[in-house]
Amino acid sequence: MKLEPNLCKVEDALNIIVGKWKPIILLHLLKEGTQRFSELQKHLPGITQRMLTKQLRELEDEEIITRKVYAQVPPKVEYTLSEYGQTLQPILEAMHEWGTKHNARKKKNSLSSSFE
Amino acid sequence: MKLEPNLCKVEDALNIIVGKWKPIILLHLLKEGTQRFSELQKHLPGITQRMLTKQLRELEDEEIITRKVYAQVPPKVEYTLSEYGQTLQPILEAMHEWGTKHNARKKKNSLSSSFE
DNA sequence: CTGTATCCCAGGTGATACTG
DNA sequence: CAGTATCACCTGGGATACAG
Repeated sequence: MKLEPNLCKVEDALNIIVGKWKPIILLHLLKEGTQRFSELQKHLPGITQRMLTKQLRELEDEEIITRKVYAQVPPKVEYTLSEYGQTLQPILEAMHEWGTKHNARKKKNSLSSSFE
Repeated sequence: MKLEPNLCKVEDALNIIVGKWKPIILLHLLKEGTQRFSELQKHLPGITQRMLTKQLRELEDEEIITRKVYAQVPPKVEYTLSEYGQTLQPILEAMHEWGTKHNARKKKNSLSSSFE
């Protein structure tokens, strides 16, 4: 298989899902389904409100997730992987699987070197 | 399928392949096989020497690619996807496929809106 | 609860020039 | 050919405070 000249443009598309938190957010939505803002935050140790909001907005702009606001007090907002977002499943699954294996490998490799 | 608690750590692993140029570089090495520095540069419109060097070093540090230097003048350096790097194939393929489809979709969507 | 508005810093990235 | 060195910029991302 030869590389298409449009490969360069693929990079563009990829930037959509390679924010610092995007893969994890998407992975959560994929696995857990619809999630509230606070639920996502709870499951993403270390992310700030600002960042979570920002990443979600970007994903929403790309029509990868959908945002449902309940007009009530206190507010309630749910995020769901859109139909189009579902098409990311192969990538997300592959990432998850590889990431898990990679961590296992790294742990094994570091058995002999325990510094600091 | 439930999310493992180690999902958070997967993020770490993902950072290895989500540099601005890394997916494209890896895609090239995967598809084209061994490539020289200059070949990679030629195929990556816009990347600077500095960046290419840096990205390659990082990938090398992660043992995803191997670097073979020929002791000769002029210098010749070849980069190849390592055996371990091959395990990224599923992700890379998935990314390439999705990226291509995404571009097609985007083009279609922008047919009706021609502003600016 | 679910955000938005500011401020701020570190690191990523580019341009250019130089070297083995 | 295949880098390294240096400078300078800019964006991503964090902390904090405030708001509907």
